[in-house]
Amino acid sequence: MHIDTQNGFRALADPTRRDILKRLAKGEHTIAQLTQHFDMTRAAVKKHLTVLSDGGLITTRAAGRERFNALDPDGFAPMRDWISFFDQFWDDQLTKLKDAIENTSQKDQHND
Amino acid sequence: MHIDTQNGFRALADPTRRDILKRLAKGEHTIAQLTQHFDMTRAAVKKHLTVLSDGGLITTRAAGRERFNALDPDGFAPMRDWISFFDQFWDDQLTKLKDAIENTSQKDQHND
DNA sequence: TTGACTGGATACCATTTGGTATCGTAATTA
DNA sequence: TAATTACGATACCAAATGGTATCCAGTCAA
Repeated sequence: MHIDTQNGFRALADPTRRDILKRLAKGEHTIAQLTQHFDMTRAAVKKHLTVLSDGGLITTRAAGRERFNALDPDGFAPMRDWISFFDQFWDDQLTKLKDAIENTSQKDQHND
Repeated sequence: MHIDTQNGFRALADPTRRDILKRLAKGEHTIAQLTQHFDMTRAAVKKHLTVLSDGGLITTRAAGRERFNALDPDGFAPMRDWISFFDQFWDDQLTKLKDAIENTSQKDQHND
């Protein structure tokens, strides 16, 4: 299972791609527009966009000779869900901590 | 910013490492125990554990000649938070869809 | 219809990555 | 003490990755 998360996690593993996603969060961008913000060629940016597309994190809309890249918010769900699985262990830690505190001091202080 | 998520996202990008995390979710494991479940050498598993440790996702406890590897649930928070930033766009999509539906049919149906 | 501007495709390169094989070291046990 | 077990470290290899340079195909404007 979770084969479908592979391309997604791979897409998120590169800082340039995460930066691209943050920029697309502000609205659609063409490759040329994105390339302005990075110290690399258009071809390199294009490769990153392909990886992001494979991960299901972006979509592309063609208009004339331009191609607008946009976020695909649904694409984040598999990774978010995968990570959320581990929240229960964080909760367990919290519970343990809470138990430890309650066992050391009987006084129940309600400060924030 | 978000330099601290780099090692974490990198750690999650490999299916073997995600599998290791799932197994550690069931409890501590030594390298030898983990290696039994994978078709690779102990050295390869060790490398994965190093990457996971760099990502802050696991901790190691030494006991005699054994070293028990365990989840570090806190380590998932940076990635979970980073991804959660994009939840707002998923909500926006829902809002747009909701608006579109309400504009096309005046009748307000309250089915679930 | 030229030209100029958008972007895709590919060949190529250096580095990183996932893996093995091998050796060394500390801890257990016969 | 000697052999075994559990692990770390390192050198090495093939493949994937991030990047460039280059060429090619549409599309728009003069």
